[in-house]
Amino acid sequence: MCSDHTVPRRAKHTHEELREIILKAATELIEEKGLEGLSAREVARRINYSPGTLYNVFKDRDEILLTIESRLLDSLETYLSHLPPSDAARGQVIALANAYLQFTHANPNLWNLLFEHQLGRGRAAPAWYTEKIQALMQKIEAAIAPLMQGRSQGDIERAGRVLWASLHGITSLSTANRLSNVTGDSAQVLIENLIATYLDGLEAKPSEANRWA
Amino acid sequence: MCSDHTVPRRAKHTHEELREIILKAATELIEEKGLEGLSAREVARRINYSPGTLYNVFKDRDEILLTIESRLLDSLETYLSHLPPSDAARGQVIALANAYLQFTHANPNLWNLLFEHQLGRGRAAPAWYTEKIQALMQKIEAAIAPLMQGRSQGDIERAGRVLWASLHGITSLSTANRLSNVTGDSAQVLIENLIATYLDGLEAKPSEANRWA
DNA sequence: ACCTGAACACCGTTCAAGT
DNA sequence: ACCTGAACACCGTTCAAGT
Repeated sequence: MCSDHTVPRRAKHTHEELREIILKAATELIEEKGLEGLSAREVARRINYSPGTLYNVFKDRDEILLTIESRLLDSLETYLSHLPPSDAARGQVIALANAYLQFTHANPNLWNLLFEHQLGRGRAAPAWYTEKIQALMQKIEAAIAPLMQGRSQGDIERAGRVLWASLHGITSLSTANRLSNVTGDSAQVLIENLIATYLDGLEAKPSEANRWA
Repeated sequence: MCSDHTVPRRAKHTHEELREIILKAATELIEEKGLEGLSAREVARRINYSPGTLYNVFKDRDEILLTIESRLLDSLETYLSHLPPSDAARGQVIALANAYLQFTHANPNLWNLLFEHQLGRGRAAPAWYTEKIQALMQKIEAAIAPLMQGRSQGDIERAGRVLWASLHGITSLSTANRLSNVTGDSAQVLIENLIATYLDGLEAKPSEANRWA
């Protein structure tokens, strides 16, 4: 009849420990039920603290979410940095895209967080957020650069951005289960088609921007 | 001192009128503040009815949202059906994509609804939802088909889906203001780059699936 | 110093009671 | 027949009061 949970009984924790315990519980909640399923009160229940305690450690819900997002972007960065190099330039791009797809599918709810979480109106994303995204962009640019020799840096950046956003479109429809409505093809098939065809297009019309030269 | 709003004073309405009044207020709320800003209680306040009244007309919040989404998809369908035909096949695809971008940008919050709104876990999207999406897909397929003569229906469908999902990626990052973090290029430039390059790729390697023939 | 838990201003949804 | 509004089970966040 007592209300014991499997959660460890209330105990003293350092500020740092508490911070990690909160982030862990919040992350698990998102993994289980998505962003909608996250509430400060439920996190507090799971860690056996009162709701108010969360606000001694974090300013608000946004700060908890941004911290989780930051770590998620870091672990994607790490994951993509450990890919075995491929001799074929195209193989490198495909491998990068597939790894990205793998990562997003490994935890769809957590990944969706990045795009579902809207900061309270008026608040802008912190600088490090933009920087981490740009670091990921640069991985794509680096992978396609060998295939775009003789083109301007601007062309390479634009192509990287197009590929990134397109990849995002396919993977986000897929992790949100909105792709199955629309196609029998797996996300992987669509991504490989996108990359192969887009890169074919780049090869077919090299250096369009420099035609006048 | 009296609590008059600009909203019309409480009046009798037919069931149908009430339905439209509710949908109108809910749509406006989403346009103003996004999905997060929508609440049954706020809709009730705006139309001068009690919260309970909404539940005499709609089963729940999801039903209100699905009705709005249905109408939104219909009006996109209508919008895209009234495009002036272009003689150039590529021009047709570009025009379609640009019109899609225009439509989504005309009311970003409403458009985001389609992708932010997650049905309560377990509930599946109704059949008409999938059908409306597929009708839109077929518009893209019809536009690219002339550029893919000699290819299988499967190839055309796949290409249509890839373009649709990629377009979605670019526009959704753009309407959610997540693209400005990442690129100085406008969504339109990225979309035109995507389509031009992808179609170049299709032309460069025609009929890959039929190589054995 | 740290944590609580009541308080405030909100939700979605239901349903007995009023007109 | 239609609508209300109190009720229930929730939110995020704050802060006086307790240990």
